[in-house]
Amino acid sequence: MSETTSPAEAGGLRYDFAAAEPRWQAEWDARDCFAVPDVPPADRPKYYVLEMFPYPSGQLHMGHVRNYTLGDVVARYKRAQGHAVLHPMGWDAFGLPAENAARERGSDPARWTMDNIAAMRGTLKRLGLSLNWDREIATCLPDYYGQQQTLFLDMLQAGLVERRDALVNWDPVDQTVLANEQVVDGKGWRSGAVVEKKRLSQWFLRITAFAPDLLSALDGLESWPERVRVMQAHWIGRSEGARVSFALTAPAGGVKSVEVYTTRPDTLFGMSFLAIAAEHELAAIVAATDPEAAAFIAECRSLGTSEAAIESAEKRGYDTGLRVAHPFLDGVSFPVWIANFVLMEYGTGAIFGCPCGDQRDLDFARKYDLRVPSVVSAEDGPDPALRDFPGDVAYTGAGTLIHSGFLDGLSTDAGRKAAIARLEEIGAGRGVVNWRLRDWGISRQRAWGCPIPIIHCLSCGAQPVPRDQLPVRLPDDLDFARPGNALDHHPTWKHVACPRCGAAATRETDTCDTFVDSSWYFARFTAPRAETPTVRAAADGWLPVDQYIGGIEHAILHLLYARFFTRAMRATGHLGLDEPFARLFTQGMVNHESYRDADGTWLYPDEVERGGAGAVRRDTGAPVSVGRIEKMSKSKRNTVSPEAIIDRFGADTARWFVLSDSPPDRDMEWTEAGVIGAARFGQRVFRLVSAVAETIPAGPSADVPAGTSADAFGGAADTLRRATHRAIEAVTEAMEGFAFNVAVARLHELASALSEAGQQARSVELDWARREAAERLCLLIAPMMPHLAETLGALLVPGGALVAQSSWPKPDPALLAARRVTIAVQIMGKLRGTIEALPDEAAETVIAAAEAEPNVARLIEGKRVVKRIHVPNRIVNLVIAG
RNA sequence: GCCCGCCUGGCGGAAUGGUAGACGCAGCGGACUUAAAAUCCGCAGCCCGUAGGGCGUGCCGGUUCGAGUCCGGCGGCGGGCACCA
Repeated sequence: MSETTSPAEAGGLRYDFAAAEPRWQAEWDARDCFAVPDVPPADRPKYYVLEMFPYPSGQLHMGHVRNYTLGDVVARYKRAQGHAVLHPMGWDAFGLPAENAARERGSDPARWTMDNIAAMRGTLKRLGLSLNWDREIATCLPDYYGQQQTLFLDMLQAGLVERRDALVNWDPVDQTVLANEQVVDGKGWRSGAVVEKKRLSQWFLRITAFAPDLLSALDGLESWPERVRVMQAHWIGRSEGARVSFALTAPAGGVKSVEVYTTRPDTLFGMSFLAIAAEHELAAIVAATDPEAAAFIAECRSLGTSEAAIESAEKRGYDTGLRVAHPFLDGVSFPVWIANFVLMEYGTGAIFGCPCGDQRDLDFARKYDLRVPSVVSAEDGPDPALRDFPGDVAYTGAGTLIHSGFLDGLSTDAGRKAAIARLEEIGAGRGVVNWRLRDWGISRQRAWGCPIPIIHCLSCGAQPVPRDQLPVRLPDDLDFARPGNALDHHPTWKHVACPRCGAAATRETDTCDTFVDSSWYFARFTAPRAETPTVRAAADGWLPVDQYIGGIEHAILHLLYARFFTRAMRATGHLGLDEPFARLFTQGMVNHESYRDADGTWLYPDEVERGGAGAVRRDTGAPVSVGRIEKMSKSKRNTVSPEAIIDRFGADTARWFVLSDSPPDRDMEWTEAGVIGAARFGQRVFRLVSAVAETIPAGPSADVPAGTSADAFGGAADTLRRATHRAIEAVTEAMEGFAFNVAVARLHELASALSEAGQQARSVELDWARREAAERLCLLIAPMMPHLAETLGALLVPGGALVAQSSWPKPDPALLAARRVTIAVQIMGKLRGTIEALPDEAAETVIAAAEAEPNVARLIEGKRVVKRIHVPNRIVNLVIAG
């Protein structure tokens, strides 16, 4: 022993994670532990676990660590349970950041992306995730997006793709279309230019064709979080109502009537006006001869669609002077307004205003002093005697119809049906179902995306690229120095011959929304190198994804698009099922305290020394104010780098910590103390198990030695065995329930039990029990701390099987019950004492013992016990009279 | 405004209608050490106290022998959606 032996080493072995972790990762690789064939093996049940694949920003963050650790625990657990586990990883690799980087520092987007992927792949590998790396895909590679182009053409052929004009947010400086969330206060988020509404020809995927099914199938997704299903249902937004045609009293520009959509045909007698959207065709007709109307329409358009604009915009309108006849009232007509709160995109772009039953209509009517007939009477509604509705709060509830002609006296529900029946009878309207969901516009004026495989010919129109010319590859010499779409102004790329007539034509230069890329990657993973989008045997074998894990932020769009794609791929023969994700788990965020300097500068956690009471700067000792605990973000600098944590503590510690304490679906707080606690536990397990490996020779493992029954053990050995088997049961149950924080707690308990047993006098039985406990502990922690588990497994049974290839332990039922049980004794439901009993002891015996318990006996002395409740092994409750 | 979720010690949290607070973090006490670190052991909801008792899972009420758990109402916090007719 040298004199430089560290105190830690002198005090016992110390687990060297930095050496062990890469070694086991290499070993798993060498033995191909996590590979599975394209078609799942028939001898085992399949299990497909998938985490949402990351965007290759360049750095893995703690949210990823949490997400992928959760998935890996499931993957390793299911593998140990005997499943063939598909657990792949890939990259959502198209998107704007690569173009921005190209603009800002002249990098090539492909190069930038692939470098980022390499860096992040490195971190993922350091985490020891049990991934099928040979199935890795990146959506920016032609292997992937070429197959996506095939899907696009198949959908086009199947009538699921359409080209049509649509209004988009146009940034005149960047010369690009912006998504709604990229428009801030009516201005482009990058350029700051005022965003214009522009009509462009766009490609649409007909998601609305599946709207009824996407809605009704939500009911079958029982293993999805309720709130995700609710959000999707609302997004799809089915409503029942009527289309009603209002005849103009005098035709305008050839238009004779205006059609509206309403969910309240029962309130037709409460009509006060008709309002159309600024983009409505009738508005354009009016504007042609009325400059004031034209000015109003222009004003509406300039308001934009940003949320801020909508929120602050008050209801405004312009009276066109036109009038429409009421369908039920002869000779009665109402004015036609252009109103800024009527949306062209929903329904028919026109409404009939019934101010008493709709807050927006009421606001509008009050502003312009229009009549407000009262047509619904209810207990909490307005006075039924009034013909004009009072106040500024509309009554939107159910009730009885009044002042409504043939509908008088009907309930609002019955009135709806009666009104529709009459409308249909007189040919003025019909009952319809309307949807809030709109078709999915996928065209993006960006170069770094999947090219849409279309060629535009002046004489033949939009032509699909012939299949044998796929993939339509992106050029590798894109120039991002100019604003606008680099694909569009590439010197040669778009110039091709029309596949039909051979004349000079141009390629579609729009690329797909990146949500398209992530809508089918889960299917591609089942046969990632195939020359077709999917291989049915592989897809049919592995799908659906048994467990999908990711952030709640994708509750609507990504998950809805993936559900749509699955149906569209079924319709085109690429898949054989409707629902891609059998179970969905949405994990919480990783939060951290934020810190600010005296002058308000945000500080990184590394720069701060955290004391009990407050915090100071590490370098200067100056006080630091501790801010809110919030989501890790670069701007607040409250981030912790996974690489740095793995360097300091190892992957197992990082994994263990993100699983401890907080349930996976809730937000967790990352703390230094928490990581250190996790590291300490790893070391503790290492000490405990290596002590067993050193002092107790290998031998018994799976079964109790011949001729020995569970009852052969007594004293400390029995206590430990029962603790071991109860832990197996409890950890298994926690794993099944996604309660990894509870699994962690049960493993702490098992470690404590093993530690306690190590302090008892040795015996053959106790040695045996300790070895059993150590071996089981090693298997039980393996999904969470796989490297440590392998290290311990090798110590316990040198030359034995890899823990990654070992089976999940099963508890011995005979050892699940305690030797003695503690039974609570209550009087009138209040705890008054406890007694010890044998498990499942007869009720009379237990009750007698309960009544004999000194404190209980004292309290029931002289009282009459009228009822005795006995819950076996748990409780006795005595009900006394008086 | 509408919809959804949550509310338990100093903190994260645990608990098939059956001893509320498992397990961990922080804290306190002790052992080991010249000392510290590491490690190990113990204490710990609040209040009064010797025994023992009272109060406690946001608040009010109900069902039950028994409620954190089930039901009704109220409050607070968080999230989603939002001129969707």
